[in-house]
Amino acid sequence: MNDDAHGTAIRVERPAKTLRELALDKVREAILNGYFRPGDRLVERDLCAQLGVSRTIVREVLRHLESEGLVANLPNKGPIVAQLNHDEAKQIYEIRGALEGMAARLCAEQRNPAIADALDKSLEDIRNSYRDKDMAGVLAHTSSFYQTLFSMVDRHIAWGVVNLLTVRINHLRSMTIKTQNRDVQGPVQMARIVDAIRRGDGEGAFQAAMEHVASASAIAQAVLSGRQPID
Amino acid sequence: MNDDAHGTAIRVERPAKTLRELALDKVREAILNGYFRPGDRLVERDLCAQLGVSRTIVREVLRHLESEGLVANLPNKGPIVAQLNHDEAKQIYEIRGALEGMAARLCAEQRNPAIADALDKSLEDIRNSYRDKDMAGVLAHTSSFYQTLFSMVDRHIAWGVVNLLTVRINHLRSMTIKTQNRDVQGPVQMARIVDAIRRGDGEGAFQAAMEHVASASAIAQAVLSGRQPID
DNA sequence: TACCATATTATGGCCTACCAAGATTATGCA
DNA sequence: TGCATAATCTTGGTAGGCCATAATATGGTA
Repeated sequence: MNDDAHGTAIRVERPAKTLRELALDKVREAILNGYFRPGDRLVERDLCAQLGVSRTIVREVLRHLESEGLVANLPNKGPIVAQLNHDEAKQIYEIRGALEGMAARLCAEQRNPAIADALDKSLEDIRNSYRDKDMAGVLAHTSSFYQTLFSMVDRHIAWGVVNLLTVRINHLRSMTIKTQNRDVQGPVQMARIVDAIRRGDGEGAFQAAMEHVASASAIAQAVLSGRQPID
Repeated sequence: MNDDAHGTAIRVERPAKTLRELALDKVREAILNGYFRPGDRLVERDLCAQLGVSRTIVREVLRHLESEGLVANLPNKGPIVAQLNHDEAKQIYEIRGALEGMAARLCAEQRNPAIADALDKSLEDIRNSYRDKDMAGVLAHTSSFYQTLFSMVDRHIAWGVVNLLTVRINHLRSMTIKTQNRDVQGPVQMARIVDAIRRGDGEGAFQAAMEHVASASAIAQAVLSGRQPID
């Protein structure tokens, strides 16, 4: 009478998120959406009150965010929201370039048409989101595009790394996609990746992925320099 | 009468490691050196007793190790020492290849003789450690070789990523270096990286770094497959 | 008034003790 | 023997307290 006897098709979605995970998501979200600004102190007891959880939880959450790079711990001062400078942002984009390029190359070498089809699907979603001015959708579908790139060749660890780094440049991402022409340029560059993959052109896919990240990085640097060609 | 008035030359070494950091190091070390084996349960209260610290600390440490990938948390069961399978090990080596290749290329393009000199220094240390059969030394100096590679071009984030991934394959590393001929092959391959860097040959440095990691990966796979050509 | 020494406060690091709920293992009875 | 119930183990989570240190306020004196 257990699940195994009947398969797991209707297995209930485990609502079993622990309180800690809930709190983690809340705080991370609060940092990402700017409720907590870079440099803000994150006082344990205040967070307890705001989240309605105990210090134990808050401390674990802060440690976790620290290892994600979203929170920095000053000795004898306590945790603050980490600030990202030009150079670190550049490094993160560079790493993404290397890993996404790698994944793109592997996808191309796989010679499996289903990969390009799946990517096209995400690309279409991105175009639609741009058309609807749904910027949250653009971000989500862009992530999903890259997730597909990695998961189609079973590179979940690299995807984890990229994902981890990406949260740290989240605010930059949401700015770059609002940039002049990015609604056209972005998808065009991504389409080049898909084309190369469909052709089985590993080197081309690698290059196209690198270029896409490089241009995002360039925009991010411009944004960080203050002269924001935005909106 | 403060330090600033007299410079910081005699500044006391800050012993200010928190208990949590100490405990973290202990447990990580215990996992790396095999005191805790993959699959072992890590019972909070047992760890409290063994470490002599409170649950607060132990919980934070376990969470931290979880985010490092050294510990896995089974729902409704609790934390165990993570086990690494073939495929994940392969993925980690692959990522290292991409990032170390990238760093090697950047070093070459820097055209700064000091870089190759520093790397040669580490290489010499590695050779000496091999000669003295000091395997811990080999590992340490190999790390330092790669750290130099990254830090010389100010890529501390990529270095962090590599470092994080490396702890997870630590036991494999200590096995690969004991492999037949690795005492010769390893340094030779690394010397090729240094040579390419000294020549300013970015592509060559990239390739040499990739090959070095690839051969380590191949050995690791052989080790994992049981047929260990060891010692 | 200027300055220094002494509270006070804020905060992180750390601890003990406790409870609830789910999983596992013993136990005891039919 | 087989099954239901109870005891136990362990994590998730809470409450509250202690101590050390750093920053800040306070107050008294030259």
